[in-house]
This record gives sequence, C-alpha cells and structure tokens, in this order.
Amino acid sequence: MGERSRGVTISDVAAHAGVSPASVSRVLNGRQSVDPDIVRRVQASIATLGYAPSALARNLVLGRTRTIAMVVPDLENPLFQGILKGLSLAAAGDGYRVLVADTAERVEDEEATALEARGRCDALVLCAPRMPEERLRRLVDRVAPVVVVNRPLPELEVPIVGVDYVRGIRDLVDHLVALGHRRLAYVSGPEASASNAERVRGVDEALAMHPAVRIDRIPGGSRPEDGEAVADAVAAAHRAGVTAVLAFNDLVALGLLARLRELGVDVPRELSVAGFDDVPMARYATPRLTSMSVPRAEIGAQAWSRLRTLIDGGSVDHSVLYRPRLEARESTATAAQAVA
Amino acid sequence: MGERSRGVTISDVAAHAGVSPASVSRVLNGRQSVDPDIVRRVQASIATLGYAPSALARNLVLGRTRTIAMVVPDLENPLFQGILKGLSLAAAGDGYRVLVADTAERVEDEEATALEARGRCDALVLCAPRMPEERLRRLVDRVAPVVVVNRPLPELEVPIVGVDYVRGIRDLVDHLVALGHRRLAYVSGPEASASNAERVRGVDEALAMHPAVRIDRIPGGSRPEDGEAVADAVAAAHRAGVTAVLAFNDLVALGLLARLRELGVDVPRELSVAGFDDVPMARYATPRLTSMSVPRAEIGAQAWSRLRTLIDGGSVDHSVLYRPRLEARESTATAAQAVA
DNA sequence: TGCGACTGAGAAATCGCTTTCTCCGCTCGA
DNA sequence: TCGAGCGGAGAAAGCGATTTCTCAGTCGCA
Repeated sequence: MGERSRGVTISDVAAHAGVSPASVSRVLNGRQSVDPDIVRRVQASIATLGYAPSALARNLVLGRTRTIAMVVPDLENPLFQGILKGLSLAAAGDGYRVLVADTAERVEDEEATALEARGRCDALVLCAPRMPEERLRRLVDRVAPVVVVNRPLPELEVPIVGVDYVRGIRDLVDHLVALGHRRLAYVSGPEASASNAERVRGVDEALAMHPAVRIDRIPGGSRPEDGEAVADAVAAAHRAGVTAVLAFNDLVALGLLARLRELGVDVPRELSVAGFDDVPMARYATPRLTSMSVPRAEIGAQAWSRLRTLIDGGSVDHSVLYRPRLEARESTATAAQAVA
Repeated sequence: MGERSRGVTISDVAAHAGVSPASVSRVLNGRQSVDPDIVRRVQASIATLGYAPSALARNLVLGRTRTIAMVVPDLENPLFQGILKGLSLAAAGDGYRVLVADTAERVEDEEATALEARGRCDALVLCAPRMPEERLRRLVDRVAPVVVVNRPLPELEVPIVGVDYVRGIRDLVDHLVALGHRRLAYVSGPEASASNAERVRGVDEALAMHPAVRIDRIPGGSRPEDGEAVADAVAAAHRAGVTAVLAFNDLVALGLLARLRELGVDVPRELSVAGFDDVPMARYATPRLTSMSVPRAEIGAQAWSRLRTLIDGGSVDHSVLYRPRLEARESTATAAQAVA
C-alpha cells in the first residue's frame, strides 16, 4: 500500500548499496563523476527500495523550492485564469510549480497573503494588486524576486508585464469613430481597479484626439451582473443619442448584451457594444462581441520568463506592455442607421 | 531593500535576546509556558531583527508543508476553475495553500505529474484523471492522502467527490420530454472523458424509461469550437426530425448556439438546445441557455474537507455525488411548434 | 527541615539531504 | 624512484527549525 517507500532515506539506500550517502547523492545529481560500479549498485538499490528523495529536505539544504506563487484578487476572472494557465505551463517547462493565492478581492489581506505565500516559495507574481501604491512599493522589495502583472508602477526596479489599456481604449474608440459614431459611453469598472483608471485615461486621450466626439461615463462594474444592471442606464443613454458603448470588460459587455436584447435594443443596428479582454466566450456571443484581445497566456509566460531571470540572479528585464489587438466582430457596426 | 530580514535565523534571535533557540521556538509556538520576561525579550528581538521563521526548515522537521496539489487536465475549463476556486478558498481557511498542476490533457504525463506534485506537498486532489482505471488504482495508493474528483472509481478506499451525470442527463431528458420532445440528439464529449461515459449511460437509462423517445448520438467535443463544428450535423438532424439537442457541456452548447443562429435555425422555436455545467456565461447567452447546474465551488470545498480529514489521520468519509440541478432557461421550449 | 515532584530553560539530537573537507591511492613527470 | 597532482569516496558539517533530554531551582508536604 505504498508503505514500501514510506521513510526510505538516502542513508537506507547508501547502506543497502554499501556506499556512503554522499555517493548516493552524487549519483542522483550527477555533479561529479563516480565509479560506474557504484552507480550501478546505487541505482539498483534505489529501484529495490523504491526510494524517492525528500523534496522537503532538498528544499531546506538548497534553499529553494522550485515553486512560485501567484497572488490574484479573484481566481474566477477569466483574465487571471488565462494568465495562470500560461504561467503554470511555462514554469512547468522549467520544473517549477505554481501556488495560487486568491485574496478574494480583500485588499486588506493582500499584503499578508503575499508575504505568507512568499515564505513558501522562491518568487512571486503579483497579479493586479489592489493595494495603494505606497504600500505596494514597500511590499515588492520585501518579496523579491517578484514580477507585477497588470498594475503600472512607475520607476521601480521591478519587472512589470501588463496591458496597455490606455492604448487599447484609444484604438477601440478609433474603431468606433471610424464607423461613424460620435456619441459614445464608457461603462466603467471597479473604482479600485488600476486597469479601470488606465481605461479612463484612454477615454480622455481619445477625446483629446477626436474633438467632435463625446463620451459619457456610466458607473458599472466587472461582472456580467453589473452589465445587466447598467442596461437600463445604457438604454437611456442610447435614447439620448449615444450610439456606441464601451464596456469595462467582456463580462460586463456580455451581461449588457443579454439585457439589452430583452429591453428591445437591437445590437448593433441601433447600438454598438464593445468589450475588452476578448474572453473565450466573446466570439460566441449573440451578436459576436467586438473586443480588444489581450494575450492572457502570453502574459503568464512572459511573467515566468522574467521571474526565472530574477531567480537566476539576473537583472530586471525591461518591462513589457502588450498592446491589445482589435477583434472587430458583429456587435459593432456603422452608426449610419442610428444616426439616421 | 529587504536585506534586513535576509538570513535572520532563530539562533540570531536567540542570541539577540540572550536565550536559547529552544526558547524562541517555544515562544513562537506556544507549546509550553515560558517566563513572561523571556517572551517579552524574544518578541522584541523578533521585531527589531525582522525575523520570520523559515517555512522550509519547519516543513522538514515537521514533515508537512501545509500545501496540497490539484492535478487537472486543463486549467482553462470553467468547471475545474470553479473547483479550484472552492478548493483554494476552503484550504486557505485552514492555512493550506494549493499548488496547481496542469497536465494539458496529456494522459501519459498524468502519473508522473501527480507523483512529482505529491512529493512537494501533503496531499493530492486528482481532478478528472483521464488515465485507465487500472493505473489510476495503483496511483491513488501511492499518493495518499488523496481525493478523486469527477471520476468514478468503484469500491476503493478513496473518497470521491463528483457529479451524478447519469442522473443529471436523465433529469434533463425528462425536462425535454415533458416539453413534448420525442426525437432528441446528444452531442457527445471527448472519448477519454469518464464524465462523457456517464452521460452516455444517462442517455441510455433515459431511453429505457421513455420507450417512445429516440436519442441520436452526434460526436462532438468539449469546447465551443467543437460546438460550432457540429452545428451542420445538428441542423441536418433537425431537418430529419430532431427537436431538441443535449450538448456535452455548456461550452459546446454555446458554440452550437452561435453557429445555429448563422445557419438560420431558430432556438428554441425550431430546436431546443441544452448544455451542462451551468457555467457563468450560460445565463447570458442568447437565448439564455438551459443547463444542469453543478456546484463547482462546493465540490472544491468538499474535496478539501475530505482531504483534511485524511491528513489529520481520519478515515475516509463517504463519497459524495452531487445531483445537478436543472436551470430551465430560454433555450429549451415546448416542441409543439416544431412538431406542427 | 528535608526530599520528591514539578517547572522551565538550555544542550543536544533530529529531520534528510548537499557539499565541503579529508584522505587515500594512482598516475605522471622529472 | 619519488613527490606533486589529481580523482574519487567517505566523514562530517551544515541548512533552520522542533523536540526530546537533562538538569538546576522551586514548591509543597510531611
């Protein structure tokens, strides 16, 4: 019943093979050439005894665990799931595993969670931390090596990998403007979200570039429920002349779409709707949702790549900001009819 | 720069406080009463030195890591994501963290991955393992404590927590039959999936109970793309008289819905479509998707509860099988019109 | 007042490995 | 032929905690 390997140590193997534990270790790690005969005997003993080295003991003596942790505000968010997937696959390629630490959006727990998680592993990925910048700055150098994802942190010796939401929103607005829309609305995300702030900046910059355009702001949220909840407000805005809506993200857009249909607002004929993130479901929505694609898995992989450099004692790479790619689908269309 | 706490050991604290390391340990763990004055001095020293006990050292001496691992075939599957969320939250409540190990659907890697992951932690959750039953049986007692999720494994001393797909499908068929449907189709999932096999059994049992009903089988898959791909076949089946379709899961159903719309098949007026799992997006689909709800987070929480019992040396609890709950929404409707 | 039970703190062993450090025996060059 | 140099194996010293084990000092009770 698996008792066989219970408690077999390197000394047992050594004794069984008639050599010293040091030799067994050498055979295992191949750090030094050892007598072929010893190698053979040790391997035989390992096989018969069913020996497996204790990871715990190695961790202690080597001072590393080959484990990293990812701290995230909400594991249920498709964006973070994608990042986790990319991170865990990339890390696995180098023999590392990832620990997840979900703070469940409790900002006050973020620091403690990060510290605790860091204690168990070699490095950290801080995903979209919500805490105030000042505290975050203090935190990052207590938990190094660390890379921060999706949270701008200017002039700091920490690799950042993220998304250029400012640019993304601008591109999206450009798309809408090119379709003839002049009166838009932005359904905003959570107040505490740094990426929402970025989007708002994108909206502002877009406005500066398109003097003829007007963009209303409608308080929203980050989940489908929030999208449903603001549908009435959006419909009202539409009656007031708005012809296109940008939602904080796809989840909100999808919820919005569902409710707008029930309210009798025809998307995209009467009103164009766009999301952000390009979650897997976006292209299966009705109508298929126009969105800004974000390379989720790639972000995770990049985070790992930077982390590995740091772990190996390398210096911080340049930060990377992905520019979202427009996925124009059915939910946005020319404004002609609405204007007419 | 965080160097302060780098390498501060329990001995440093002891020296600084003028006591023995043993006393520091006692203060930390409160296992034994110690002189209040010593407690005070030790705590002061800990604070000034910025000491944090090494988790690695504790792991070795205590023989436990307060970490568990979850091995899953695909982190991108919403079902597993929900389970992970529930598991990680429940475990965190007891001070445990969870390690994720994504096998990326490579059956041949499952065993090695599980073994490797197990070596780093105290227990395992095997989520929907794809490997043959015989190997799985051997595996589970090499990695105990372990709980298996979503994979039936009769007569084994291992807690199972899962979903009663057989019953779920039967209930779903009942729903459709009650709506007047007599000719149905089942879009099946991956061949290797145990839960697909269960669903097929559910279909068979349903047939046995409803002699007048016929259920075609259409090979499908598990992702939205698969749903899109079978849309033509489904449409053909519809022309041949099928009035309701059960998809392997919601993802497939959602993909199917999107494509059927393009093919001009009106759901639910001409054809009813039902999914399975009740993923978050299901209720925002167009039309809102009828599905069988599965308590994802609850499954994760239950898995943890059982695992904790096992870790604490308790004996295996009874296994638990959740009966999916019907979420009747807009995508299924009475067959009257189609029959007419 | 005297002696055993008890309390509490330090010394030392331990967890299971890796990695010097040491030493032995060989080879090779002068 | 002899010593320097070297390769390889075992002994031993950690890694940083926890947990006996040991022992001195107290307390209580007769």
